[in-house]
Amino acid sequence: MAKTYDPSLVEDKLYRYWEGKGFFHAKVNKENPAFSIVMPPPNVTGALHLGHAMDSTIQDILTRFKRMQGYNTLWLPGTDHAGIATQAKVEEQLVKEGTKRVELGREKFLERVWDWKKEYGGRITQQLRRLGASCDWERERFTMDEGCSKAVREAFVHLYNKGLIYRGNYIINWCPKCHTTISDIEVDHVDSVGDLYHLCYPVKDSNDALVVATTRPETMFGDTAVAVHPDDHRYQHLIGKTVLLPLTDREIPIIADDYVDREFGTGAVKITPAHDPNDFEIGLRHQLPQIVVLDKEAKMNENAGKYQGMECAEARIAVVKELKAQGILLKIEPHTHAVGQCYRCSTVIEPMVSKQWFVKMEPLAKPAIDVVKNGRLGFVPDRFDKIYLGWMENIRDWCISRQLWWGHRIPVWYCEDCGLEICADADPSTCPTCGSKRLKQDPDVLDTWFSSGLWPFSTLGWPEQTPELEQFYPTSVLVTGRDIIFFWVARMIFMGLEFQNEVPFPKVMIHGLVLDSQGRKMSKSLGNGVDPIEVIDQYGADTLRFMLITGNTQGNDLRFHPERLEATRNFTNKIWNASRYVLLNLEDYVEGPRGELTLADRWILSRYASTIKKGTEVLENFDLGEGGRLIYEFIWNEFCDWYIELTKPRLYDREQVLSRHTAQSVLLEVLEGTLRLLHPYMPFLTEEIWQALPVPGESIMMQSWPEVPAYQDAVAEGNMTLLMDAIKAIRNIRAEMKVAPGQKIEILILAPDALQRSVMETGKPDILKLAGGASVELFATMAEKPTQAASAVLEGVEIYLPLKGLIDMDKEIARLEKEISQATLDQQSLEAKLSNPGFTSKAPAQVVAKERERLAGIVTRTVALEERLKELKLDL
RNA sequence: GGGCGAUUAGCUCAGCGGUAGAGCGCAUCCUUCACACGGAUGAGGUCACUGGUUCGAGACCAGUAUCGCCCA
Repeated sequence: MAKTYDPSLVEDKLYRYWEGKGFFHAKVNKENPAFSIVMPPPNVTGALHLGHAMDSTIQDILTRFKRMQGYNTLWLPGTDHAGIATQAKVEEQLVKEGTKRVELGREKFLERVWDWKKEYGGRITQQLRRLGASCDWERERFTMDEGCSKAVREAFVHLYNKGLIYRGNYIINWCPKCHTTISDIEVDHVDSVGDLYHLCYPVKDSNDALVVATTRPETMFGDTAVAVHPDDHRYQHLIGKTVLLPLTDREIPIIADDYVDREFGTGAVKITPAHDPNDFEIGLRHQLPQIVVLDKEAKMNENAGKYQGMECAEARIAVVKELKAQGILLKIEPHTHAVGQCYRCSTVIEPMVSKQWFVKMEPLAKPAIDVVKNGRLGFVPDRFDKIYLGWMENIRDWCISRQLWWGHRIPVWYCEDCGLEICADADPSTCPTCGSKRLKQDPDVLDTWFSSGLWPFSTLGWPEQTPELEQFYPTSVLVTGRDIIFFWVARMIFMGLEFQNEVPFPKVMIHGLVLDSQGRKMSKSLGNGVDPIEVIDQYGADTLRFMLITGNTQGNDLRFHPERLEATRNFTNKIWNASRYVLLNLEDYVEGPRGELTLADRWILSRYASTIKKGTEVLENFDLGEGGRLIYEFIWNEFCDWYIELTKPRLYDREQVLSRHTAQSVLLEVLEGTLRLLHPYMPFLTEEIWQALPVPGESIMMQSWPEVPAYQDAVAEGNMTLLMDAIKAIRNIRAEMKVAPGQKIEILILAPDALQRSVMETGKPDILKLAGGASVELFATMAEKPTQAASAVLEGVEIYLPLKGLIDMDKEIARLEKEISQATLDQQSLEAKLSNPGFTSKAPAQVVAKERERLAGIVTRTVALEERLKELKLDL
């Protein structure tokens, strides 16, 4: 075995072994309870980033944990067709070839996308393998595969027939660059400084004028009213009159609506129902006409008169110039407002009235709200319940049609003869009403999230009633980032309730984002992204996984610091070397009954049992970071720093056959069990080591989860603590007195208490070894304490190190004084606490007793320390 | 404007009613037969601020400040 662990030599080999053996595959099996997770499908266009790495690591840990616990475990992977993103990728490619999507035509274009998907779509799933993801690749799915497409059709037709999908002219978000609608949540609102223009509209048949404030003067050609607040005394007399819309010859009414904010601008706003969501609502309330003034390129259309063909911004400048010339523009003031941008391309979104398909949300949202309120579904951490509910309760109808080619085509046909609208799960060939064969399918495709909303059951075979669906739905937990709670999680919940009558998962575990070291989001434009594959190449997958898991707490963001990778890499090396030690000393090991357990044996077994117990609990509660930290501390601070060191004399002494065998046996048991406990976090390292251990079995990942053994032993833990404290105290003195490391020293221990004395007696060899003792002498009483000696005072035990000539007595006195002052401070604060009647009468008896005990301990120590100081001073 | 989160050692983060912790960094020492990607020892903190609840508050409550995110 090499002295340093090199993950690059083992990871690929082990992954191939696991996959080849079929360990990831879940068969339907009624005997074992099921545990299932569906992977949030990454975009086919995507490359693995650290966010995926974190998300997948969490899922893999849960999956491996449950698999070892004996569940029939399925982690189902897949990818999302990602409509806009993928289409854009292929369009880029076409541009390079000097052609365009429209030139190719729909059919040819789609062929090209499929080709692209076949060639590059598998990249991200290959990358997931590098991470060690134990998902069932035999069940890998794609949102556009045959089964998922069938599910989409079925779902659409069902919702359509139920009246929950409708087509209508409503205000939607139009991305002029992507050339498609996008849903409300795909719009990012970005604060930007703009101008607020005050425009003076003449009131008809009067000398009066109404000053309106607007940020978008260029849309005035679409204005169909001016609105004021009904209670605004400034404008009471104008309500019901009309104004003459400048630059046009139109006359529009002055209406009153509660929506208007009297404080904003002049308290009078122009209403453009076709280009603003709020104006749209007002327009409906007042039956205002909708005049569309922009085309699909966000250029002014024929309704804008001479401004036709101009870009919005261009038109704004021209219009403002004209208004100024006509004396209509009164003033311009700077104004900060949120501008909607496309979440994909950051182009300014144009709200626009357009004929689109929508899902009626209210009836679907209601049950999706109820399940969270009544606890059938909950988020971890639970603060996300509120975020989800807040959104779901204010949800608007969902615009699902997209003007793209890549996606699930809307299963609606129009009869070109009689105009009938046909929605069907199988492509119709004739019109059921007029018998015409001239049917034309709706050209649009569905929002990508429509198909991903069905993911938890479409991947299990729905609409067929498959055995998989029966066994694995509902899934056990969903793991995802908080950025897609609305996009995706919410949709799966109402779709699951609608189509399966059951929540898709009882728990949603939300994790934070991976940020760069300065706390910024990683992005292409900032160039601060970190490629997980490079990290894996450099440090290994286990290191990346463990770092991502232990770097923060549930639901919080994680800053990426390369130093933390090094620290974790060092931990993997520590485990490697501890195992190397065990293995090197196990060469002649044959299983057999143990001899009497030493204090150290009983202690490490007890600590081991606690670690398993806590480590299991914490995983059950999804607190993976805590689990990782727990194992880290156990392995490094207890197993390596103490237990291994304590076994060395026993292992190297081949005469004491039974003692040696016992140490071997305990080392093996603790190491083997700890590896199983750690396996979900560090699958590769644990497997590599486990394979080398003399234990039966094909793979650690198929072993059972460690049961909590009946080793918990408070007495052993207490005694061992005393022994370790004694050793630490001696080491401390040696270091402070600058005793050379090789210098063996005499150690005198005064332990009046028989139990403590016996602990020291049994610990003698350990003290000799770990504290550099030449000899250890024990005393029940000491008539005369050694002079010219340094000392340490524990609770009830005093240690003397006669270091004649080696120590500086002034320094020793100073050291004791420092200890006394510290102890005195502790003592005073405890005394104050215990003399407070409020404390003694109100605090739990157990706490009071504990504090009293502590005080007694400190007092003994202080007294002993002071005595010692007095002796030394006398001696001078 | 509304909501959420963060604020603890130089840095990154745990701790969430009962003795302030870890890793990294820092200082001193040590290459003895698991590991220098290591070992030993140590220094370093009015737990953002102001009130309150409590016998007792980084921890609970109310408010303030700064930073970040989400929604409108």
